[in-house]
Amino acid sequence: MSVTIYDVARRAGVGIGTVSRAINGSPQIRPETKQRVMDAIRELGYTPHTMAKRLATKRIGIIAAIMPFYTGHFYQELLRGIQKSLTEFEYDLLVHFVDKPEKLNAYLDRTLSEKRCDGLLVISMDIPEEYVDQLQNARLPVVVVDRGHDRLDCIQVENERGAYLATQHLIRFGHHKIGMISGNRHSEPAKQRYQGYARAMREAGLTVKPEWFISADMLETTPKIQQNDGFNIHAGRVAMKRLLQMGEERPTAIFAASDILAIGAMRAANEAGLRIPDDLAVIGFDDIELADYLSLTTMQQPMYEMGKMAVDRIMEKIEAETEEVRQFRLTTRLIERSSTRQAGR
Amino acid sequence: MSVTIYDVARRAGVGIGTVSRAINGSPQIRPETKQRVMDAIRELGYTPHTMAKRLATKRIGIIAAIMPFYTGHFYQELLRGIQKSLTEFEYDLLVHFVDKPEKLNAYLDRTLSEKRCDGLLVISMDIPEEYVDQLQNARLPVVVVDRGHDRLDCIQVENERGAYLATQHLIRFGHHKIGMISGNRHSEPAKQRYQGYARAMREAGLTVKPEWFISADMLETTPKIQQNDGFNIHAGRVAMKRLLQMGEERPTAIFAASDILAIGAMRAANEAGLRIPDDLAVIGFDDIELADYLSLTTMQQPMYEMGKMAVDRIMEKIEAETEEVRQFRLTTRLIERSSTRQAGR
DNA sequence: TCCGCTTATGGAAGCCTTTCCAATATTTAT
DNA sequence: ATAAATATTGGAAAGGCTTCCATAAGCGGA
Repeated sequence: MSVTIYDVARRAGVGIGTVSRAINGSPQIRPETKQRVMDAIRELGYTPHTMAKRLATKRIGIIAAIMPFYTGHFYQELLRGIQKSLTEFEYDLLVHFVDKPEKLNAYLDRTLSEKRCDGLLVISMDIPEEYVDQLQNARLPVVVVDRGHDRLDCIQVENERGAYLATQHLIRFGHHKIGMISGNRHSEPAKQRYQGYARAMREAGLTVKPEWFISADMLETTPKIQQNDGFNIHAGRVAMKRLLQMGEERPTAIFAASDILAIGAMRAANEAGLRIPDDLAVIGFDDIELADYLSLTTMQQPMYEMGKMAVDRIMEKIEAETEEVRQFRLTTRLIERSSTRQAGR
Repeated sequence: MSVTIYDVARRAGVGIGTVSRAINGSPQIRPETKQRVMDAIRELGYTPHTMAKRLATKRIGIIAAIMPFYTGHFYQELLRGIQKSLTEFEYDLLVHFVDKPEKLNAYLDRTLSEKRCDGLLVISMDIPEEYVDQLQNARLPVVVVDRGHDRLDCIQVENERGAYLATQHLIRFGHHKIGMISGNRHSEPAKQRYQGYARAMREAGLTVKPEWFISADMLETTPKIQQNDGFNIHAGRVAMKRLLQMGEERPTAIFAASDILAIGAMRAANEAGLRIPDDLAVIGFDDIELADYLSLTTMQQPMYEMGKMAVDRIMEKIEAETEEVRQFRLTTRLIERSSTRQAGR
């Protein structure tokens, strides 16, 4: 039924090995012969059978990515970077979105029991300990993205440092009463950003009032507030409202652990009649599109680069078949816009 | 090196056919035999070789989706629907994001010359005429999503009708001077939504002033304004600004062809000191997350359902190997929030 | 116990490549 | 012109699974 290399070989009057060599650009073939084969291919409308090729070469040409089902610029950019690099390698991207953490396990089980990809990108998720061994035993190259890991390759942004710099930026502008709004604390980046905030405060000799820190898990547990792991606009707004209830005691500047939280916070401030940055300075984290639109100062994460790097690294692992583990950290960059400014002016 | 069914067969003391039957749940096997095979599989740590299976069965278990590189809730929800349904069928999703239309062609070429998926979802993109024949000849099941097509299966929302109803909603509230803000006019949905708007106006005996219609392609061609095919917040804002320059002649209500445009428009209105809905009523299209947050009345598109349906349909085509072409249209739903209200109150 | 029918089992053949080795053609050096 | 070295070529074997057909085992009835 379908045209195979045997048909092509017969038509071109050569052997199947020669056809294969012609197709795969082997130098071991005379140009005339190659031309003859190519003609035959065109005449017969031959297309190679991908699965047979994959069986023979043991190379699948697919990288799988597992990631949470979150909205947002962050993942969009990350995917852009991933796609870009993958296209260069002529690999395809298999994506699997996960809404509940349990589903990660199910997917890992499936990936381990059927080899359907050459490598795996685990994005913004924590791999349960028991799977780490399994992944290593299976010799499946894995790169963890947006999370740290001590036994697997990982690529992440310097969350602690970024938060530290963001907070320092506010301090430099003369703020003393600096609050922080965060998504759910259990996530790794949330923790690290808190650390950075606290360190900057400490080093500047400022007190970190516990009531100035509000994370999504401290708010109501409605679905709206909890979506995206607490990194959402509603949480930012509600958290800010709560801070504003403190009256005179309220912070004069806010470090938000993500731009979308910052935007929610800005909204609450506006609703309360406060002007930004005069009455309240706000700095975010991410640099999403809206941040630019709303003139939000923020710490930019190199998301696109992170995606590219993740792919480059996994390809390196696939090709070198190395077991070596490397941790990468990318730096953040301050994007100064008008939501922050010299205090008291 | 790796464990094959031959190893399993030997260990279990059966033939390879029996192992295959045990694995694939064939009824043609004695329970005890099956148990013995399963034990052997566990003892040896056997995992089936996916590519060999695919070669033998000619079934790949992968659906590919091509879509533009746009941000947003729309695609997020669509993907959720796709993923959900695909998981039920135990198929994987290969995604390919495209930034420039030319790249669609490159991808189609590749898809046609190597069979790497059982079916193809083309999302929010127009397939060049010459590829339509090729796709049909290759007998690759295709479903076009978010666009209409006369020779291929397609699933789309009733854009014309949705826009008609949205406009009617404004008319019902007593508005006579209704403007429209749109993304680039060349896209199919943009055209259809304009048609619906115009029809509602016509039927109500209202004049459609040409200067009340502004689309992104009529604005500056900066990257910001042109991103996402003109469906972005900047375009909405700039378009609204322009409408407001008309002074007394300006529309009192706006139908925006997407929520994000509506949000940009609302921003411009606020900046000009106008209150919504009192000074200006705004209705959007999509029902993205922010719409709820900002209390924007909108026409909701059933994006999740669209995704599910697309997969269900493509699976149907794969299984039935039918050539039959079907067009589906999903209805929109008015979500009334506070950006629209009885006029003049 | 034997026959005929049903159910279970073994394994060759087929799916379509790539790769490797032996064989042949060509070129180079002498 | 000829041996030696090099460039091409052909095709068997391998890759691991499913499937189909022939064979064997099991079972009920006579």
